[in-house]
Amino acid sequence: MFTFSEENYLKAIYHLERDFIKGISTNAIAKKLETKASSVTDMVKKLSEKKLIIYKKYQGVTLTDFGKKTAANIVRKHRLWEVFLVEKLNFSWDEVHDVAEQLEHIKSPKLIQQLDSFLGFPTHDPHGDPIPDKEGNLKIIEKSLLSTLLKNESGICIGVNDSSSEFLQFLDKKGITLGKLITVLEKEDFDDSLLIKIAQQKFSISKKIASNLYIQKQ
Amino acid sequence: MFTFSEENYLKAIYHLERDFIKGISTNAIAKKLETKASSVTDMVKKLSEKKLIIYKKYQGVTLTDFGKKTAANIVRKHRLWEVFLVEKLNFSWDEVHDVAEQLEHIKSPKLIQQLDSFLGFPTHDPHGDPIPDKEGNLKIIEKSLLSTLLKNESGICIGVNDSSSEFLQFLDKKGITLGKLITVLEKEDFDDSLLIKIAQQKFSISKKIASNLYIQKQ
DNA sequence: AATTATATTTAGACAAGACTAAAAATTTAT
DNA sequence: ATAAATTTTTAGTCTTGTCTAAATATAATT
Ligand SMILES: [Mn+2]
Ligand SMILES: [Mn+2]
Ligand SMILES: [Mn+2]
Ligand SMILES: [Mn+2]
Repeated sequence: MFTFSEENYLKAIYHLERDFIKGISTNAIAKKLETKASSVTDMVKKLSEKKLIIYKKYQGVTLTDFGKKTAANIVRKHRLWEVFLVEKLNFSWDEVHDVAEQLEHIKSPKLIQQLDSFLGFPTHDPHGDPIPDKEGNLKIIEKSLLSTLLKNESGICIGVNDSSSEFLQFLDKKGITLGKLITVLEKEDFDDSLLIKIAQQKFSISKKIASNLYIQKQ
Repeated sequence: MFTFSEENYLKAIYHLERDFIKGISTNAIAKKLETKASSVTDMVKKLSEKKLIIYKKYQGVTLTDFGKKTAANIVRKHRLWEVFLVEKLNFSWDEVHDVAEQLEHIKSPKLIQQLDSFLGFPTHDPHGDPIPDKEGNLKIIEKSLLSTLLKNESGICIGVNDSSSEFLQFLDKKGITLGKLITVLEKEDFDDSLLIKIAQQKFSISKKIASNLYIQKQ
């Protein structure tokens, strides 16, 4: 078993590898965890000794298969707990992340197995992110940023790129929730804003919003 | 907010105060937490500075009102989680304690409030122990050890004194569960064993068993 | 009341995880 | 190819929580 801190580093590296392939830099990890590079160097040595990552000085780190599986399991727990909080305890999707950051460290295989079953074996969390299975595999769904859609294209809203409270609350206010159909009516060349239609409503959204929403094209 | 370790010390003192009134000794705490007396002395100074306990050298410690409320809240969380695990996730009553020891440290008032509501505002945990309310108060139920019942007296089984897995599994095996009516048919002077009747079954149990079962006399 | 035994505290050390400041390696720019 | 800028590592310190061994206080015996 690993400490909370070790688990948080693993998870950070796991997420960074999804975004930028291999050789995650010390600074990237430090930035993600809001800590100092020197602290990262220390921890990275520890994780390396435990065979969770490959680390060579000045070369960045890469998760081993063992590390990847361990990290995926933490992400699995995080996302299952997020589903629980929304589905069973009436949390809104912008309130769950911080609590899940704590719950993801609870050690009990039976707990997660039973929670998974209790929730009906969900495949995605409240933000549309896939939940890794017991082996750590996750099925990747074809998705596009709303900002890449062309005029008159449409698709289902299936996830968010930014899951900060502010952004999620903004989406709530606009009535943009997962599962809804969005159609691009106009693209404005000047500022890349979009005029969209969603559930009979028409309004325009900025490029920044559009590049934080994932769409499954129809 | 307090660290896991601080919370564990608080909880230990809280439980010890239920058993032996005031002035909890360093050694008693050390024994309960399976740690060394010198570690207790260190922590006790910290808790005292934080106004959670009253501590005078060589005099033992006593919870302040603040400390009592804080400790009761941890116990509240522990017991609510135990109910959740048994009622919703199909854990048996001998499997929940260790997981609850972890879950009790999750910090989120909303989580506990919603969990309480989700569970239907339970008043007792799976072992028959009362769940403190938000203010830390718990209603004490009149209860007697089965070993104190006289011949031909009977009552409802409402709790356990020892909640180790071994004991709980033994009770399961014998069909002794909370809510069942138990009648004392015979008391054996020689070894203080009891012949009891429970749900049409008659069998004898040792003094040790009888002094770890709480009964509500009828 | 003095002695012995027990309980408690102090002193000093250690591991984990973090930080600052300085040194070394690597990358970028000239 | 050198110099400058950036990244990464090292060295040393700090806090939390633990431990052992030694010192001191309290309690129990004779
Ligand atoms: Mn999250
Ligand atoms: Mn999520
Ligand atoms: Mn328990
Ligand atoms: Mn219990």
